[in-house]
Amino acid sequence: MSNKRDEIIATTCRLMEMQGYHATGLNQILEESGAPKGSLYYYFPEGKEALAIEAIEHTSRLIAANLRAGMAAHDHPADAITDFLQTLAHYVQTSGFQAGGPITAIALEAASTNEALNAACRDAYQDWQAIVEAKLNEGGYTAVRARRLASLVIAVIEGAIILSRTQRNVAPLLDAATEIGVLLRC
Amino acid sequence: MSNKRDEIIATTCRLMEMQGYHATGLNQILEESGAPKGSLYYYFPEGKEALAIEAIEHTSRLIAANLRAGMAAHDHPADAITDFLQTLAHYVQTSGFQAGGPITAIALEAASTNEALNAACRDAYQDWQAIVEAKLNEGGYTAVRARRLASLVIAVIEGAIILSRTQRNVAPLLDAATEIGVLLRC
DNA sequence: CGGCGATTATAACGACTGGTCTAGTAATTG
DNA sequence: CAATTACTAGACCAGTCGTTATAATCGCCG
Repeated sequence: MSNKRDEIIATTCRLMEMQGYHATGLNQILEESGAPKGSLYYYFPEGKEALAIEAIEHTSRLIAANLRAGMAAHDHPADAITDFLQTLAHYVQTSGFQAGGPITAIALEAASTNEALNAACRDAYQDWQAIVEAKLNEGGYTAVRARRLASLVIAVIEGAIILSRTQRNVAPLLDAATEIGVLLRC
Repeated sequence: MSNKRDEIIATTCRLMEMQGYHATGLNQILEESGAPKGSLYYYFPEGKEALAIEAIEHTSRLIAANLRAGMAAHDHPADAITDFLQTLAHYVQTSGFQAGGPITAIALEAASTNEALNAACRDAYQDWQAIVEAKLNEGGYTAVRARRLASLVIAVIEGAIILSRTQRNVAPLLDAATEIGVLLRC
């Protein structure tokens, strides 16, 4: 696996996280990654869409690893999830509200217009949700409620990121952290 | 106020709700609204961005009206918000998972790259949040908690829409409805 | 009916898009 | 060292983008 190829993927992740799929052109990816145009098509002969899918998969693995670590950091799911949200809030703030929700924009852009991208996003969300659900199951919630709560947690993460980035304020993420904690101990 | 102008705005709302700002080209808006190209610039001389801002403002007013009606439909905020989410779930499903979150994609695309669009989205979210917050205040929640919960509710709505549309399944919205109800009665 | 403002129709523009192609250079291997 | 494979660089392409310009047509009103 080459460095240039990784660089292209990483830059694609970053740009599509910030502005989505259609607003990210290949020339911008090339410029910001320093990769030559010939290399882009050498490594990604299927083109832009295939590159985006690789970027989604790459970022999905990173987030899954973060989620697993976050879930393992505390015994009680409430503490784990609250802490995860607080860490995320810090990350979003540190990025100047430019990062957060790595696939959110793509997921919406592609939900009904691009099957391949939609499938990649769907898989990512399902992987992440499964990690949270496993933690809730471990924490003693019934299977039915664990599934429902896991879905809600992912929704809250995505929604709170959108609000924080739009309002350029970390409060929505912190509010979400607090209230999810209340719900999970209810 | 002319019909053609309204038609253009309505089409813009629909297309940008489905796929976002950058994926929506003026030619598609023209084609689907049946408006002549000359008219587009006649009515919106400042161009695409100004049109999008009008669309955001237009849709924000509609959602605000829906939210007010939803909040007024029940005495207890828990019932009002739960019911609102269930109605929304039905709407998203009926659209074949193509609609929902009228400004979500734009909000993310523009969060750090387009100040005017970002401001329009920020105003919309704040208007909606204020409506939910007022209902919570009425319902006897402390001012601090009402504010926090209102933020969470908007986040949950946005997040659950993303998941439902990505997964083409109404469950995330229904799960959110159930668990928000639990939280608000906790 | 004519004048005037509102609206339409359409060609053209420059910039940018994703993608193709090809020759050249770099790296690896026997 | 030569052959082969990996990678680069840049020109080129057709198409699309948002916008401008301008003349023509439409609708309203006195």
